[in-house]
Amino acid sequence: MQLTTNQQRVLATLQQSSRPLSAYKILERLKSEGFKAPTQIYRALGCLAERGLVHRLESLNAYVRCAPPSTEQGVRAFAICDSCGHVDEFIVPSLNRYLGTWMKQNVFSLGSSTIELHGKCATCSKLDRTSDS
Amino acid sequence: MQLTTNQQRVLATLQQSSRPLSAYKILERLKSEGFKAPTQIYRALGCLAERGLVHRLESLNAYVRCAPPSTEQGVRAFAICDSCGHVDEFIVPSLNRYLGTWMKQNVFSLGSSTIELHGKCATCSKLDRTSDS
DNA sequence: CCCACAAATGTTACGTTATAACATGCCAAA
DNA sequence: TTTGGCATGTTATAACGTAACATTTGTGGG
Ligand SMILES: [Zn+2]
Ligand SMILES: [Zn+2]
Ligand SMILES: [Zn+2]
Ligand SMILES: [Zn+2]
Repeated sequence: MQLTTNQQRVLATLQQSSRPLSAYKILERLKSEGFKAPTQIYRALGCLAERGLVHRLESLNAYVRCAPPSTEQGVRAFAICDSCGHVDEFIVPSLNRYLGTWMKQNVFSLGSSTIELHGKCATCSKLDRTSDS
Repeated sequence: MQLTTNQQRVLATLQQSSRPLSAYKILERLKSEGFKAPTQIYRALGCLAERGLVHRLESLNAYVRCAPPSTEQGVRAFAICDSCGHVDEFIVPSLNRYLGTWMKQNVFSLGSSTIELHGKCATCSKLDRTSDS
């Protein structure tokens, strides 16, 4: 199925942003295009998330455009820079294996997983070091 | 430092619960003991979390009593049963090893991490199978 | 004992995030 | 053209979280 106009606009807004946006931030940016209520944003985000085009970052209550979905199999993870907001989405193949071991020992049938790493990206770490005394 | 009365009551409430509780759920249960406003709960939760006695589950906006802190070193993870709410806290010994490829290619100085797995616990999986047609 | 100070607690108000419920408009099949 | 679906719009409210300031409590020095 094609994306609706609203979904396209929400997706474009996320695409253009260098950092995750909360639903209300997206709303602000789309007020000028006629959006008025959070429902409209949440509805679009819901559909986009179902299709894997955006992800919700639980630890930020915010949303990001999916990085070009790789063909790799594994668990999705996000590395989030707390300084600049940059998010790096990647797949952890072997974590799957490790968690697999844990799940066998503990009988747990896995649905979805949330893996969000907070820290500093390379750029921000460098800035820190150069501004050190 | 000793826990204050409020902290003890919040901790006890979490301890007695078989599933994670939101701050407002805790408040409800403690209304009878004189608690009136969310601030009181959040303050207690803040202190308890600093000491590692409770954890916040980002994907649920809820809090759990820390499982007896093991001596193991590593990153904390949670397996959450979406049916019964049971939470199993465990340690991923060396996350770095599993993030291997990504870590090598990406400089990222890790601060805190959120790992929350959703699915079904052993008990609930069994129930499913016995109630199958 | 009494004051001064700090820490904990109480109270009110507000900000942010998310959903429920119902109304309206749009398009395509019968 | 009617009708049924689904996307959209609109209003209201629920759920989660914090800021700011008042009050109490407990402790050590005078
Ligand atoms: Zn993705
Ligand atoms: Zn950065
Ligand atoms: Zn713990
Ligand atoms: Zn269960």
